[in-house]
Amino acid sequence: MRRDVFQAIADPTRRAIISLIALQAMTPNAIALHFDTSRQAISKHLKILSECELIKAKQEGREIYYELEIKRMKEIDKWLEQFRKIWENKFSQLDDVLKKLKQK
Amino acid sequence: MRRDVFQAIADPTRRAIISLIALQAMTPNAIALHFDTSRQAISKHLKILSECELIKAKQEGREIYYELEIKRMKEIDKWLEQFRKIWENKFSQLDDVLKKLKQK
DNA sequence: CTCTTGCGAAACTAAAAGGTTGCGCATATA
DNA sequence: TATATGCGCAACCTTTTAGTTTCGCAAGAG
Repeated sequence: MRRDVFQAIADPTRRAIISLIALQAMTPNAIALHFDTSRQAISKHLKILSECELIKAKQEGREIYYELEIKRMKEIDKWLEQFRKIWENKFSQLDDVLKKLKQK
Repeated sequence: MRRDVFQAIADPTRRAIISLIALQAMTPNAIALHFDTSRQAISKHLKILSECELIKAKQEGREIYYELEIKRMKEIDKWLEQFRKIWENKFSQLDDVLKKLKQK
């Protein structure tokens, strides 16, 4: 079963969950209230996110709080790095063009 | 059919295609040579990437060159922005801790 | 102890993903 | 003109995904 960060963030619900718990850790029930699906469906998403280590569970009595593991998000950032170089380069080329236009 | 940038980069083959043509525009056949699948399978990936406007086709005779549309990659970067704030913040908090430790 | 609540796990279903083969068409080459 | 090449598209198959319903268990509340 393929299970990586990119596949994890492919689903819009999972992206929303990530954004939601980025602010504060939440229980599955609390998270599910924000969506139009069942608590079990959310639990499945949480399981996938856990397997990718994008989130971490913290048991508190019978409640389980899930919080974001920010470090995994950096993997995406790392992959983007190669393209950031390209678009920054294109911008600097555009800057050059604009500078030359102003000089005329 | 769901079709957005995040779903597009979920597949490892598509990520590899993106990295490949980031350097220079390539034809489907040339791209397929880099992978262990058929030309048609690559064409399917190219179609998905096109629909997400992550790549752009340029016809040249009977050959079609696909090139990266770097601007769409920025959407991912934009989404990451919210988390970048968090991890930079955590780093700065860590910095504070380290500074205080040094002061002792 | 009994009932409620919060949760994960299993079994099932519909839809989507990712691959294959086969086809037709346009362009290049002999 | 005949043949080879580059490509997209459609049909088909298999596996994965995302959801549902049902269940069982552990932790609080009465």
